[in-house]
Amino acid sequence: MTEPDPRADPDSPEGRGGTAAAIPAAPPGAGRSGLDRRRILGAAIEFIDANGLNALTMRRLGSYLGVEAMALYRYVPGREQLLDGVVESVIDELYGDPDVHLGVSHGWQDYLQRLAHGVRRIALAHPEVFPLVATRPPAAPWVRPPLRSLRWVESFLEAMLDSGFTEEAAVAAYRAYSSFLLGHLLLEVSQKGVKISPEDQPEGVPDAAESTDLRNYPTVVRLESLLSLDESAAEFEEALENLLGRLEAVRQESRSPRRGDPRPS
Amino acid sequence: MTEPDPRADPDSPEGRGGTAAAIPAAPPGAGRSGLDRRRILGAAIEFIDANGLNALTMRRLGSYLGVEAMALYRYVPGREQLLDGVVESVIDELYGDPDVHLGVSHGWQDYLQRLAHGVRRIALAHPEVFPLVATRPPAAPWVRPPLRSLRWVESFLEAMLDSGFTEEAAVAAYRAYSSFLLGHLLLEVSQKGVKISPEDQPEGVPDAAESTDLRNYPTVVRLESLLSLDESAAEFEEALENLLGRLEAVRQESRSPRRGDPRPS
DNA sequence: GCCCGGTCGCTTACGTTGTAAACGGATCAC
DNA sequence: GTGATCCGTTTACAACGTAAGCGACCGGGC
Repeated sequence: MTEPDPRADPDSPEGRGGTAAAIPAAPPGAGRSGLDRRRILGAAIEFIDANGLNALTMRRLGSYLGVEAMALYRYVPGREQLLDGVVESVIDELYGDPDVHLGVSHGWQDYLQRLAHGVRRIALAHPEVFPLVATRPPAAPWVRPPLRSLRWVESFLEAMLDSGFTEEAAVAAYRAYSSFLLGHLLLEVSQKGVKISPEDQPEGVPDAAESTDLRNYPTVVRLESLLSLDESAAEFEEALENLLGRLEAVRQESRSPRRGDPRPS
Repeated sequence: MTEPDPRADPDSPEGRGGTAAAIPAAPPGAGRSGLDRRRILGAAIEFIDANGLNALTMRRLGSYLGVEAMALYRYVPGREQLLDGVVESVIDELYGDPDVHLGVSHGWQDYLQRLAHGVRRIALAHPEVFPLVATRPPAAPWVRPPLRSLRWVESFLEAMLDSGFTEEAAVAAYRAYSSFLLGHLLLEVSQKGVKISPEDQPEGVPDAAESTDLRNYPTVVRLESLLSLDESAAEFEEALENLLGRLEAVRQESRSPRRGDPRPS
């Protein structure tokens, strides 16, 4: 299908050696028997990736694991908590990503950049799961999507503080960063499932009645090809760089509250 | 409860005369009998706002309207499409907002600012509905959340083109703008339902076992008050202004494509 | 050896969900 | 009057999440 294009998106699943492989989930032919929470969550992720979130029911997930639905309840309190576990598992893949570090070693910008791409890799690897990451209610105001893990929040804030951000600036940075990631990635994955060409309409009228009448939206029609173009990778990069620049300005400013530096960054 | 604070958030429901009132939905005491698509969608919105999305079932919505569940199917093909209709209705409130204009009259920055605040007002007025706006799959790549209406896309693009943006820049602006809105507003509404203080735990251990152990996250604990602070309005404003500034730079640059930028991206 | 408490998946059962299909009573045109 | 049309109800069914109890295994103490 898609052979490794040198211009390929480095965060797309095809562009790497697989999805960070933090959750092998099930050694494919082996270990058939042992049910267990990790195996269930892994199977749930696979199932959602393959069939969509709506298709996931306890019964179907059970039979996907070769087991009756009720067996799952030994390891998971219920469906809601299973979804919580799925979200947690997916985010936990970050820990297995060799390109993302918990500590800041090459500067905070490097840290944020690696983290952002790590999250983006996860979002692209699990496009059907990611909206779940985005919409599950957070346990507390500071555990917000898409990071969703106190450990990452802690790591983020420490990195900022260690790099000269004030506490206020670090918190503001955290919020700006989460919003940016969430917005971009949610839109990017939601765009992935969209068909542009009608593809195959089984029968019926040959070509008319294509969704709604586009006659009243000439600009949309004229720019259709531009609008349909997928520039996600470049736009992500640009917005991320802009955000980092903005944060650097905030950092500089907050370090020398009196008088200013005429040349920020 | 909350009396009109002069520093109040101008987009919050309390800060205005009510939610743009584009959908009276049901003249409260009158017109009991006539069922009708608009009335159903209005009731669904009220119901979700009051009881949350999960609580909405066809049967419950029916009895909320004083009718059996199956009666709804005369006006709505099914539950999924009902939710689509809800999203559409909520976004349609923008048309009734006197502060938001379809055409650009005082410059594109004014246009974008009014539009952004209009959408934010909607999000805050319907915090339980907004995640739905964000996650329903778009019909086409160019109809993306949270605008979700070809008419707004058309209006947006026209505004940009009329203001000197090239086609590419207009499309890029549209994408950056949607991402920004979606990310900020989704996080803002998701934060609204979060309890900070334990509030009332019915019984049990007096104070321990508060969710997870916070002992390993000293920075989070130390910054808890900052993290819990709700600065959404100011942050929204700041990020919006930053975005507008960025777009202006793009616009300037794209007008004089040859010569010019000493700083290639 | 045997027994025995524990673990684990299965079976059965119940209330709720979305929705197809048929039904009946108004209301209307003629 | 008389049929057609509208519109809410009734009935029915498969699928859902999950509570409760069952039985087949298991490793350790006597």
